[in-house]
Amino acid sequence: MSLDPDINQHFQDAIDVIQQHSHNAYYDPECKYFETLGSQPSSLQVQMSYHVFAHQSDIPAVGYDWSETAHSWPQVIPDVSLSHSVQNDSPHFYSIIPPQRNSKGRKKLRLYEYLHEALNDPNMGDSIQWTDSSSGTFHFISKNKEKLAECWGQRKGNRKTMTYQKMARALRNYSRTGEIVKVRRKLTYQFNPDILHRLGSAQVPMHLQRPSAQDDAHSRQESPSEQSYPGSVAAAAADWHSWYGHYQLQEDYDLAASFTSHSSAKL
DNA sequence: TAAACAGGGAGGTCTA
DNA sequence: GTAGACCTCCCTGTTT
Repeated sequence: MSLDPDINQHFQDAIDVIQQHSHNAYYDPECKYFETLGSQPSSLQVQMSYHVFAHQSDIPAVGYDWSETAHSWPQVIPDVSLSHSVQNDSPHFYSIIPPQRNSKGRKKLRLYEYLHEALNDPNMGDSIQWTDSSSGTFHFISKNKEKLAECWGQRKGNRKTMTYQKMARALRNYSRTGEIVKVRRKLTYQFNPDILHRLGSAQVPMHLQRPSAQDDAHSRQESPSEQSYPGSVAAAAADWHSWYGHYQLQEDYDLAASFTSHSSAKL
């Protein structure tokens, strides 16, 4: 059995990603670590506000057929010009600071933000874990998912105990906006790439985030349960590859900025 | 059969 | 005060 020689490198890349996440040391153990994003040091806020759009590796490598949520982003998917020829081998970094909050600011912590925090907190690893951090896929640990839900409820100051069922209900509501979608696998969900970027997961250097098409196929091969996701995964993936692959041009950036504003306005 | 999932709908809290 | 966003809560039915 021979392995792709690049696998070791990608495996190392994955470890680097995990390590980078673990360096987001703004969490306290237990539920005490939960500080609202808005209360973070300004330097951290800036860091977490930046987006890095560059290459097809930013798309979900496995999992959801995002074309199914295209209706949520009508101004993005169908109208993006794909006629550009991308000749730029050097990665282009466009920093997008989405208007996540206006001058007065929304300060309420949102569920997906909380989940992202938990995902990056090693202390919560027994409750929630990344399935594939590069694609934003994560899953709850069945044994401790209720604990995570309780922490969420406490964080929100709910009178009644939050349960996984209720938290999952809120997660399903995200399906309408496309912020988080359900993956056809038990207890598994997937962040919208844009949300993922916004939350800071895309701060990985590009050389660590560029799986080849071969790797992409490989990752799918490793996830047979997700291959059967409704719709044409291949076609959708191609669409997303096209979109992200051409997302290095200024007009695309402008379009994305417009989209980001739109999606943020919905938040 | 149990657990997980999906979705309707009423209601509460907060912000603009 | 009001509308809308974002859950929260409860419920029933379906799927795995």
